[in-house]
Amino acid sequence: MNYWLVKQEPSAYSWEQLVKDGGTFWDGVRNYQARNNLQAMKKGDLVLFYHSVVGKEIKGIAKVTKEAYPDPTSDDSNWVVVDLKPAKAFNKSVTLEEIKANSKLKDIALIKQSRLSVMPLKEVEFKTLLKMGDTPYSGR
DNA sequence: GCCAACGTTGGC
DNA sequence: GCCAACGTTGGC
Repeated sequence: MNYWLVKQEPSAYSWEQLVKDGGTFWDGVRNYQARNNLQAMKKGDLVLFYHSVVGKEIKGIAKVTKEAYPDPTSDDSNWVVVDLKPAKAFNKSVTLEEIKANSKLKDIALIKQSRLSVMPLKEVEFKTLLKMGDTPYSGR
């Protein structure tokens, strides 16, 4: 089991939209490092959903339902998408401010590489964020 | 292959 | 809306 965090501006595609849709394919990644992370995702991996720019907070947990396949919105075979579905909304959104204030999260890629849109999380980071979100989740 | 110029992202 | 950080592009 691996843990990930994806960023999206809610004006482009929000957590609420994901819940409403019941799942989506995660397209639009045009950065090689983010692409590599997408390709490393396995079915069943858990993905935290972060709203950038507006809100700047983690909204909930999504689950990978289909591993990387070619991006249907691009002619360039370099790019891939994965399928995600909402798993559980956070009882309490975790803000960027709170993440920055937590010493356990000082090395999180969200802060260190603020422009990366798909990033791996360490297990301890994932668990810390769940706790901050007041959201117990067993992974199923 | 280096690096300057340029475009984009995202926090403030 | 500004601007710092960083990825990409293209000339040499």
